Amino acid sequence: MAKRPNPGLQAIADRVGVSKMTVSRVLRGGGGFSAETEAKVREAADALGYVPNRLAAAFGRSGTSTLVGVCVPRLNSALFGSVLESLNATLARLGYDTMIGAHDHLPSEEEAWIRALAAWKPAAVVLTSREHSARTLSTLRDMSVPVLEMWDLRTAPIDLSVGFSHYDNGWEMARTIANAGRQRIGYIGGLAERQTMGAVRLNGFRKGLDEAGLSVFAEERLTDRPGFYSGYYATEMLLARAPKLDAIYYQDDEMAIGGQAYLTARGIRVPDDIGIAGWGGMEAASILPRRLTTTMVPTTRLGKVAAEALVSRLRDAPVQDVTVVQTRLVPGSTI
Amino acid sequence: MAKRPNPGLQAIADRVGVSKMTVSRVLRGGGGFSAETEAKVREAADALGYVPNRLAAAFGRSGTSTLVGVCVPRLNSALFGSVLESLNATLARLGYDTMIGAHDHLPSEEEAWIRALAAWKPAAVVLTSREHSARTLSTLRDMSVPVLEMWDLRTAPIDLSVGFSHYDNGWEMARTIANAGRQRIGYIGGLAERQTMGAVRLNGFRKGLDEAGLSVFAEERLTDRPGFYSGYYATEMLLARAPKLDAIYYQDDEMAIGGQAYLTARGIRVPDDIGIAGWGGMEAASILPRRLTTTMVPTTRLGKVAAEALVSRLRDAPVQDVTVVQTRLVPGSTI
DNA sequence: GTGAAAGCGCTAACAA
DNA sequence: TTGTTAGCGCTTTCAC
Repeated sequence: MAKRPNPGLQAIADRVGVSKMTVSRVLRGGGGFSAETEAKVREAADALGYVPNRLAAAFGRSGTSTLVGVCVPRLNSALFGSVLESLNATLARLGYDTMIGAHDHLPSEEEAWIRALAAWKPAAVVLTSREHSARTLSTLRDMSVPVLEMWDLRTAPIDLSVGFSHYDNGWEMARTIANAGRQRIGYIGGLAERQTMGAVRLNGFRKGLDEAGLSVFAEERLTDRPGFYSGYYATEMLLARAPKLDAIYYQDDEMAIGGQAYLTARGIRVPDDIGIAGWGGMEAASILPRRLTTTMVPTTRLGKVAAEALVSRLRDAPVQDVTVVQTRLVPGSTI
Repeated sequence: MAKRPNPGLQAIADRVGVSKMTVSRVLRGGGGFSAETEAKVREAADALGYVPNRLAAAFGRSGTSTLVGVCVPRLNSALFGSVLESLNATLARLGYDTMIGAHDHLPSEEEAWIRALAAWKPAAVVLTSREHSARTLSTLRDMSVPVLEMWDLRTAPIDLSVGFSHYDNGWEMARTIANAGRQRIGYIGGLAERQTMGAVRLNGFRKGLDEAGLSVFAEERLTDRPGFYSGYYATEMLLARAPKLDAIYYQDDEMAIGGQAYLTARGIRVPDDIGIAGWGGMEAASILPRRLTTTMVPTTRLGKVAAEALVSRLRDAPVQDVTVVQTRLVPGSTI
């Protein structure tokens, strides 16, 4: 078959005997052509192995781009991985392509990424960070495309927001732990020097304890990343300083699982001697001897809802500016 | 400040009093301009807040694109997440942008993704699948850009290959388990109906056992995905059928950790009553009571090496077609 | 229902 | 060292 490597609209037009404008209309499915023409064009496109050139389309007149930029803290995170998986799958199903970035909880990284992204004139942007730099905001303004802030809920989003309140998550867990009669309560978290949502949950947690007449008795905030092993040794360090703790709230389930492993190794019983609670509802917790007290985060739904909201906005369909995706505190039996 | 939202080369050229061609040359840093001109152009670009239009650049003449397409099995995988994190970070540092896709071990998904990608005329493509469909291969040919196959090592890659031999990983673990004197050896894996690398490791494993005069005594190959909990219940199911097993090789560490949890819950001692081995070298294993016998996969290095190899190829620098990234069998103490 | 013409911002090729 | 010209493939606008 003597086909050129990259047949364009013109190639199809020539074959069918119409103008490339007609071919363009058919292929985008707007209307304004006869059924007969459509059939012939589609057949020719198939036969020629036509691949649309999105570069040209997006370049010519912006607004026709199907490119969405998504920036998450890290690409190797259990929770964000799920969100991204679902977000990307949904966007792909709806005809959009995803360009990614990672900011590692550093506003400066997000800023650098978004400037690189802007060069591609994307149709929309999805962000997950706690704070944006002034320059990030100004670049976003200049881009003038839909922006979706995900993960933490914004009451006054740049444009759209899908998520839940991390503050409330922390508050709610504080009440649960306090109601269980725990008195000397510790906190363990990681990445203390970055702008993480864990810190927001801690604020809510403090507030919740405060309302119950309690406070965080001791805390271990590592500069290391949250993870299984950091949960393990942070528990060791915290208990060395504050042996009489009767509960620990962890930044996430991985840390809590690591903590559980330490406690088990030391013969400290959960929840008899000490209660533990995590956050995230991660799969790893499914194998603990007792069901972990934690907050389930519906990562898959979050990604899907975010993608759908964004696409609705792109198609000028009605959308809520702020969409809450409910988390659920699972009582478990470790508190 | 009365600046247009999107100043182009012409805006800079006007401000400096040169032609936009000169501006283009300066900004791409090739050479062919005076130091004085360069300074003025850079200053003007800064002042105007110039954002290059990569769409236009890539569109005009392909070959100037900085877009790299990367397709992994899933975006929410501990191992691939790390690879992607490192790959993306390295590409970003070298000035490339990443468009992602997920194929979920389905050649048809990879095919659909690559056709969508082709529309963006990327500079290069990174693949991680075990098999490509005929149409995927033909699309790749038409794209005529560098292709890097990652994860599993290809002896005859389409273009470049970076990775290690999953087959050898399985073989090596078989020898280790056999040498430890284990006789009745089981295997547990997931996603049995998909084209995963786990199946390749199993083939190597069988071969290794065979060479030691052994074979897989019993196996549990789930249709479910590998994970902590599937490892837990697969172990239960397998031992119900074959109670006398004295070792189990798991598709990955998460399954092995789940298995360990089941064994602990049943009072079955590791490695006294039964030995276990995993694969991947995942962080979660760090909290097990004994160091897990497993194969460490250097995910971060893999991503970095892959990105660098690809960029070398893009810059017409010399590169090896096939680069081995060594895995390491960690004996541990669970076998 | 269909076509012709203009132009998006950039870069390769060639000219000065 | 710098400038001019042409054109990438598509979509919008306007005409028929």
